[in-house]
Amino acid sequence: MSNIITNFNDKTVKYTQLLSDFKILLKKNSLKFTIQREVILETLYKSDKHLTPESLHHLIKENFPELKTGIATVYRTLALLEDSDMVTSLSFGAQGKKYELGAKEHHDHMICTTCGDITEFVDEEIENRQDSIAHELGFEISDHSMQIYGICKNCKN
Amino acid sequence: MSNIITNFNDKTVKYTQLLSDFKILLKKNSLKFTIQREVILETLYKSDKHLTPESLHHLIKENFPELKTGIATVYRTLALLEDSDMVTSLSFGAQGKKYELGAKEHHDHMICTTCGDITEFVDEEIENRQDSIAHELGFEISDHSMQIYGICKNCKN
DNA sequence: AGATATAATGCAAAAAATTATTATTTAAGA
DNA sequence: TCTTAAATAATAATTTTTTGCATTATATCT
Ligand SMILES: [Mn+2]
Ligand SMILES: [Mn+2]
Ligand SMILES: [Zn+2]
Ligand SMILES: [Zn+2]
Repeated sequence: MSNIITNFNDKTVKYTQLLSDFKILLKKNSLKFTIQREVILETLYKSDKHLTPESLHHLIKENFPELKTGIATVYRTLALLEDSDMVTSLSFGAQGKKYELGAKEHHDHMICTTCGDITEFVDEEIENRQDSIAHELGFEISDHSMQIYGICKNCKN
Repeated sequence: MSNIITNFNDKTVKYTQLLSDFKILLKKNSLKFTIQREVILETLYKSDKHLTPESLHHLIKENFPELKTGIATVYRTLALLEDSDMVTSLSFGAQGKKYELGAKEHHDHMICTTCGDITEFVDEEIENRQDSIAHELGFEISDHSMQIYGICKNCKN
C-alpha cells in the first residue's frame, strides 16, 4: 500500500477556470488583460511541460506567428504569474530556471539523468514529515521543492 | 523524539583530507594541481557557505590579492569539482546557482524568505521514504535535493 | 637540475540570459 | 467615442557564463 500519487497530466483545473482566475487577479491589481498574456497562459497550459522563458517564447512564436510577442514580455509575464503564485519555477541540473503552471496540485519531481524524463509525484508521508520538521525548528513553512535524480525504469534496460 | 539532525557547521571532513582527495582525483585524470585550484577549494571550505561563482571569486580576490585569479578559472574549477562530486550546486529563490562543498554529509535546506538564513538538516524518515518511492516507481536514485521555504523563528517575532 | 610535453591560466572576446528604456499601441472605463 | 494609464515591441544595456588563445606553470623524464 502506497501513499504515492503520480500522473498529474490529467489537468485538475480547466483552462477556462484558470483564465478567469487570471482575469480577476489582473483586475484586482489594476492590470490589463492582453492577448500576449492570454497566449502565454494558454501555451503554458497546453504544453503541460516545464518550460524555460526561451522555450516558451519559441512555442508562442510557432503557434502565434502573427503576434510578434517579444521575449521581454515573456519574462515580464512569467514574473507576474510567479508573483501571483499561478506558476512555479524550479531548476534542475545544468539548465536554468523552468516554469510550470502551478494550477495543478503541488507535486515534486523525479528526474532521469539519462533521458531527462520527469515524473511528478506527491507523497503524503513526506509532506507531513516536512511539516513536523518545520514545527520542531520553529519555522513557518510557505512552500517547498524537492527533486530526486537518478535513472528511470526505461533507461535501466 | 526527533530524527532531525542539524548543525553541519562542525566540519566532518578535515581540510587536509579534502585536499589530498582532490590531489588524488586530479592525478587520476591527468590533471594538474595548481595554486588557483587549491585556493578555490580552501575558500569554499573556510567560508562554509553557499556561494555563487561571483561571490566566491570576490572572496578569493580579497584573501589572495596577489594571485589574480580570473573568474573563468572559478567557473572552470567549480564545474570540475561538481563533476567529481566534491561540490554540490543548488539554486534557491531568485538568485542563480550556489555552490557548497559536498564534503560534509548530505543535507537539505530550510530557507527563510525574510532574512535569507539557511538551516541545514537531515531527516532519516524522509530519506528512507524517498528510497521507497523510487523503488516503487522503478527508479534508481543517485541523488536528491530538497528545499523548504518559509519564515524562520527569529523573523516571526 | 634542466629539458620537454601538456595542461591551466588570465585576459579579452563572444555568447547567453535578463533587465531597463522608450516611443507607440492597446485595453478599460467614463 | 474619448481619455488615461498600462503593456507592448524593439532595442539597448546589463549581467552572467562560456570560449579562444597566447602565455605560464606543472609534472614527468633524462
Ligand atoms: Mn512539475
Ligand atoms: Mn548546504
Ligand atoms: Zn530515463
Ligand atoms: Zn529569517
